[in-house]
Amino acid sequence: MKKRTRTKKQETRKTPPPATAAPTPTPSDAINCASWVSSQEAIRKGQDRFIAIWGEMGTSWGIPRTMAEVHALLYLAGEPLCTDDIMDRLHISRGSASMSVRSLLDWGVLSRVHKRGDRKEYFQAEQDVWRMFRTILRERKRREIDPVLMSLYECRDLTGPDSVGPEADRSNPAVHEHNERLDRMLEFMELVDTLADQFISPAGKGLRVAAGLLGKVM
Amino acid sequence: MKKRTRTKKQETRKTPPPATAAPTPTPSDAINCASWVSSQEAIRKGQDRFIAIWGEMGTSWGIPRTMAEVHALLYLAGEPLCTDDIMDRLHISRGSASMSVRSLLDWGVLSRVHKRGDRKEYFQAEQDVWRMFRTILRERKRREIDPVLMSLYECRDLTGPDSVGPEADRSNPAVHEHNERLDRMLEFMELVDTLADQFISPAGKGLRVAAGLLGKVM
DNA sequence: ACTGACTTTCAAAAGTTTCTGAAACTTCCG
DNA sequence: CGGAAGTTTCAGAAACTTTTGAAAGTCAGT
Repeated sequence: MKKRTRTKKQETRKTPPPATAAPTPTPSDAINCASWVSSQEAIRKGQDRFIAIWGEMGTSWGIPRTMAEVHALLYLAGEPLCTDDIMDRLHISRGSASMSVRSLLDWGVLSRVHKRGDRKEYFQAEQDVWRMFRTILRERKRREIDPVLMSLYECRDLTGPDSVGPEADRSNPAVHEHNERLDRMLEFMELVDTLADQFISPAGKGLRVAAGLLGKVM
Repeated sequence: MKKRTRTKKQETRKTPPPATAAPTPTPSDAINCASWVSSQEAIRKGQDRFIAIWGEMGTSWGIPRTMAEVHALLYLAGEPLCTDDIMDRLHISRGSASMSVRSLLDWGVLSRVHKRGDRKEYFQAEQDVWRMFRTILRERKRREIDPVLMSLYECRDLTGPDSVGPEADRSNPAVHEHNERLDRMLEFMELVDTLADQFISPAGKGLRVAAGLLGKVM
């Protein structure tokens, strides 16, 4: 569930910082100039590292690496970036950038931004970490937990009274045990589902619950 | 994150129920015999369905399909099965069965069982659903959350006072903002980490917490 | 220390996912 | 309308993961 040996040169950047919120230098004195430059380099390194970590984490949770990397980049950038910025910074193709951005929009963690006098589309990542994870959880539940629950109900019906007769569960121990096992699993999954709803619910309910839990312990 | 068009014949079984806890028939009367047979068929179908669902769910959470299928089979079987049982039932090779079983043992959701007078090894799945998911969560945390946390700390250091000078965070807004973003993420991940510990903790603490949460709402 | 029953390993094959580059498509503006 | 600027799509390529089958390894009993 891990491993990867990227042959791409992820470290050998060739372009100077392209779009990452160049803060007005304000070099009050000449001495600070050098330290300012090295700070920018440090930020760049920090960003690269974070992007790599995020991509790695994505893959281990079933998210395409590049998609996660794009997300990390936009989160760190803070400001909206366009497709070309993303391509240049991450060294990926236009198609790849486009697809990743589209997926992230579908997940709801990115928003489109238009700048006046510029026909390009810009993309901005959700900056509120809590809201971001709520969104992710909501999507994951919708796409992966809910369908499983539906399937499990169908599965349960296959050995339910309607399929196998109303007596079977009582008279055939194997049927009974099978149904028991399904029910135990179903019960758990339903609880997870309900819990997820709690965390998803807007207006910080999940937040408060979690904080409360944390408080009780520490 | 979905899709798959298995070309394997997942439905066309050729062998009769090999090892799935054949319950003593006890055909009190001849009339029940037919319904007993059809019940067995229903169980078989139900198992196949569940196994398929579980495999699908596994892949979407980054677990190899076959590994999840083996797990599902053993959970449903209830009793210990040997490698050959698994191979026959799932139509997979010996190597594949062996590797899946080993992984599941590593995850801690399976235990080895020896039957006297039989040199084969048998494998039994955890039957307590709560304990099973606690084990899974513990492993996932160990393998995927904790390393990410460590990496994030390192990442944070790249733009910390030691790397970029004690003044930078104050004097360079870009550095400050970058560190803020990292800290917000780190704070969230730490909370998740602590929460996970709660659910992992033995003796049903996670259980009670979850049940409590659920109770408050329903 | 040999045998037979069983398990693990491993290199190659099969299968799946992700990325790329280029073509097709949209949209806006003169 | 024509075309420049930008975005999406898609077939093929590359990368990665999983499965297989067979060989190598292990081990209890003799």
